[in-house]
Amino acid sequence: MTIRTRFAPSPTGYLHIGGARTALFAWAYARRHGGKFILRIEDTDVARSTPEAVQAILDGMNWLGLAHDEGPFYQMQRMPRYKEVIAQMLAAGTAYHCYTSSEELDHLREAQMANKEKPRYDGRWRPEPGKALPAVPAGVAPVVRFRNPLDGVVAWDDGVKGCIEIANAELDDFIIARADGAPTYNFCVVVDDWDMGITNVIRGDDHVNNTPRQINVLQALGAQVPQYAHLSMILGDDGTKLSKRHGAVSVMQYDEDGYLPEAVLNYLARLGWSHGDEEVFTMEQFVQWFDLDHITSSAAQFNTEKLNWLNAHYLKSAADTRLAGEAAQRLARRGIDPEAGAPLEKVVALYKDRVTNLNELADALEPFYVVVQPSAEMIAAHLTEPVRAALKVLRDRLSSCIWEKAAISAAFKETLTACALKMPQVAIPLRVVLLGQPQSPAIDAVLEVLGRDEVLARLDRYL
RNA sequence: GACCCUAUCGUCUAGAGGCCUAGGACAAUACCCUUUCACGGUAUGAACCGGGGUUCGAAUCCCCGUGGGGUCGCCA
Repeated sequence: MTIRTRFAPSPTGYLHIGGARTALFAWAYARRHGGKFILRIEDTDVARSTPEAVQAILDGMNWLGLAHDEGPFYQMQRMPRYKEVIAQMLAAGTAYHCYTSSEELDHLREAQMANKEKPRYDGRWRPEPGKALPAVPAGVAPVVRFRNPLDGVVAWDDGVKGCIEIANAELDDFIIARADGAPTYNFCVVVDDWDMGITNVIRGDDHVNNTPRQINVLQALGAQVPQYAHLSMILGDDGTKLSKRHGAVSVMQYDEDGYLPEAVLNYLARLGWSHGDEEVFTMEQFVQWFDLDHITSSAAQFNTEKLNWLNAHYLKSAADTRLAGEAAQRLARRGIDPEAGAPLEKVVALYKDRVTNLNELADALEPFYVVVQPSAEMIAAHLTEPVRAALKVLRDRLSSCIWEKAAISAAFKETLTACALKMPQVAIPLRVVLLGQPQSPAIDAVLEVLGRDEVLARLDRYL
């Protein structure tokens, strides 16, 4: 049997980090076993689903490189099928009409809560042999409820959490079709997983309580029950639940913030899953190693610092050309065109092992392509008379030396000897003049990359 | 409140009864490297939630407590 997994987000918002990890694990499981990964959009909540959200999810998946083999399937396009199954269940007696209004249900819930009971439907419209049902009220459109078994337990061997057992007595007859005939989530999922031949349902922890209901429906339908695996949630950096207000940002925000997709993927893979001491690995390795046995069953706290470290790591090993392309885009957004200045790839090479993200890289690159304006205080503090004199000597030598690192370095050393100064005494003021800041990579490398004309021009502004 | 899940350094985790004086990584601290700042290297500190069992032996198994989380919709 080939493994078939699915990722089934509802398009009520962007793809956030928790959803991305769920998708990653479901994707990896299918890849690991040579199976298929299916994308399904659960858009039956018409009021909250938007096409923008669908696009945002697709964009997120695409950025991460989590390609699906089938779909995307849209539940709204499967309405006839759901209605067909509901009709079958009604005919078979595994579902029934219920005329209780929302208001009545609210009252029932309140009363149960006040009584410290678990709020649940009381089965008043559930047909039983020899039971007299209430009179059908006029003008009320009924909902359809699933006739859940009364006794026994529903048990499954969860891929992450192990054996879970829930008594049917805890479950009530949930609604599978609304008064307007629209099917509900717990029902659509079941029909879809069945029709799409899903063998392994890998989803968030918050669905554990839906699982017994879904299993019961599957069984009522005579369908094969898939294997379930429930991933525990991801907490925010501060250990509290992720919310729109903090942490639950779109994966595209990570792109915006200068993270590389492979860093995010590697980080996510390692959050809640492990392969011994492995920390840094490719997606190929991940797919090869991935298994349910090594998924942690408790919630994990997101740690931005570790993500930053991974991102810095991937930045260091990324190709200069790729990084130059990324940086150019970010510079362009700031209205900076690196075309006419120092060769971008060379500058990138100087900085890529010194930054944690692409925005920092762009920050570092910027002074190479704009007129830098160190503050008057900075100039006053660094450009003392002896330094100024030394820079003049240096300027003379630089104007005539061969323009490559070794020669530039030699010119520097000669200047130091001539002026009886130490390296930092000249290099730091020079950095301020050239780049507007006292720190930079090795000064000879910076000079080489910046180019003789530019170096002399920048120097002349202050000498 | 009921039901379900869960608990190892600050954080992510290794750990499937003896290999554990509990390992790795991020972060922290110190030192080294150095042409500044980084990078890098080396080193240090840092944890088995509590209580009972089971066993010759428990971080690992069981029970209770406590903490954390999830769910109880004509949302998904």
